[in-house]
Amino acid sequence: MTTKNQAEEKTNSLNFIESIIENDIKNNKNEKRVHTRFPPEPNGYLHIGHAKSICLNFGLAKRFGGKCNLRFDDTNPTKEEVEYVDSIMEDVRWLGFEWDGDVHYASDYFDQLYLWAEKMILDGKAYVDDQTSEQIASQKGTPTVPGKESPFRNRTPKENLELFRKMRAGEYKDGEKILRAKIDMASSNMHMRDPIMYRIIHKEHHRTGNKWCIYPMYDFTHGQSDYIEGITHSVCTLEFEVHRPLYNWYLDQLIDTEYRPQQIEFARLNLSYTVMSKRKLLELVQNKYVSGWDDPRMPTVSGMRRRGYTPEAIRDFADRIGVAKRDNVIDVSLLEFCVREDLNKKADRLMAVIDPIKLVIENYPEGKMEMVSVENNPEDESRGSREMPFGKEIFIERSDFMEDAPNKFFRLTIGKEVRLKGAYIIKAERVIKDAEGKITEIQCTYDPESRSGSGSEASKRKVKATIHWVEASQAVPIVVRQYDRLFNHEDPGGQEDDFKNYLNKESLKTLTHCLAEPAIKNLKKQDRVQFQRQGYFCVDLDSSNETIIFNRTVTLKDDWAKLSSKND
RNA sequence: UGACCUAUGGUGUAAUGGUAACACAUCUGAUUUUGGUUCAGACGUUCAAGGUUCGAAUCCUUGUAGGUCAACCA
Repeated sequence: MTTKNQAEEKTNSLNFIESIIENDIKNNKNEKRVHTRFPPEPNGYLHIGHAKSICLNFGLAKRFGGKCNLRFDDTNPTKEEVEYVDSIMEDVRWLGFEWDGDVHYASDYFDQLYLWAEKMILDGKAYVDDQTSEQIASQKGTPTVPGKESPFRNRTPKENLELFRKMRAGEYKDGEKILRAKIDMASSNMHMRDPIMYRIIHKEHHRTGNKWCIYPMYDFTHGQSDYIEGITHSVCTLEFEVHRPLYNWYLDQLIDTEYRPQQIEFARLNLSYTVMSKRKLLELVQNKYVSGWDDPRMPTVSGMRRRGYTPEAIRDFADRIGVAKRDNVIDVSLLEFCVREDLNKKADRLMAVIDPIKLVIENYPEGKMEMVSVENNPEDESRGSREMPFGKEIFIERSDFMEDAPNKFFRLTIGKEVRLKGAYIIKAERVIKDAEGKITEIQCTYDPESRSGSGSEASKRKVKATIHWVEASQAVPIVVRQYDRLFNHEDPGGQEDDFKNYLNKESLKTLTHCLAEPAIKNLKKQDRVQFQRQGYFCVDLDSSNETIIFNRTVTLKDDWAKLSSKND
């Protein structure tokens, strides 16, 4: 019912970009074509904000029966690397999208772009400027004060062409000359004050090698690249809004077809308790605050993948947050909700004790061992069940026992009963402590008639709680990495002081004395499971045959934790 | 003291001149061999002031608040 309504709502209510496209189709714009593109610069790893953009662009194409390109915006060889190209392609595919045709590169269009630059020179729309970047900046004015024209602004087309060709031929050093568009130094839009089209960079490019020593700027590249690829709707984030007049201006100078790509801007994603800027993420990596771009605490696609998030959950998240033009901060709990919802259906249950305490069942026969049957996923019967060994000595979670328990504590305490999931009902009789008073062992009795699924009266008895456990002799040691939010401030990047001051020092706890049931050995790297009553975990890449390492993807919702922390 | 953009519950997003709704979060309760899941319910919203209109979140005016723009970055 709910899902049906949601599905209906989805088809009926459009976001503002979908409305524009629907309207364009109605008006036969571009022969009703819809062609989008995802245009990352290969200078860093993709993060959840890019995932929003990817879902948007590929989603738009899918919804309107169009196409979506992947295009690398690689116009600056000083920042870009193949490593990033590869990781971006992997991430896009992992998220579940396939681009139309081959991968595109802005650098594929360098020849055409160069020709267009010469055309603009010939048309008197562009000129070579000999000034330093400082001089040019000083003439630029401010948003409220108009700029001054360059002394080189009125060179003849012939002279400009000659100089530009020399720039290309490598006759000048970096920064010695640049090519500028001749627009309006008094424009209220700073981007229209004779923007730079080409600069000299003597650096090998990851695709074009040493063919070029001049490289086009973003503004002189993006719209034309869209045009060349037949893009109809060029979706980007809000900070490019002021670039739109320039985007259109270049196209006006260079083409006169009816077809024209249209730039549309939307608000980028902000997530609470993390940072999203490439610069800040890079800083975390370079200064080793995290283990790398794919550290499970990072909001990067590779980090989330390693953490155990699913592409389905991320796509669902992107759907739920919507698309609009106002600044937003999405509560990270929505992302966590999407992950739990997906994993609840998919992840098999397993028992693992993170902080074990020994429990001995006094009246259980010495040396006896039996197998009990446990369902793999109560949400999905088809996942079947498995056998778990049970015996006289087991381990349970230290937090599942309390000597002086408050009323609201439903778990094990002296004189009270709990059920061991899939096995028997036990009653705590006494504890053994060490010299410091720390409990080292809990001694219990069990009700032999209460075995799960035996059908006996005793097996149907209601007890306050059911807890997880592992049999001592066959327990498998595992390592668990408990991840928490990387920052302890909702908006670490928006504060006056350094965002690193808000790093959560407890964002990673590595626990090395955990124990799991034998079935844990069947898991492969990256497999996702639910550790009963605790959370979702996945097998980390660092695992070996000797040591299985688990990353905590997300905890289960925990009303008891909420309750007990409130009483503190 | 410029141009452009934005303003709906705690957080997001709908409502396209006609009953302000959906999700997350929060809080109750029921169910439960996971204090999970599921189910039922509660809480709480149109930045302000004028105007147009039978009727305004929506249109107009004027404010206010927030954001973006002054890289040979994208």
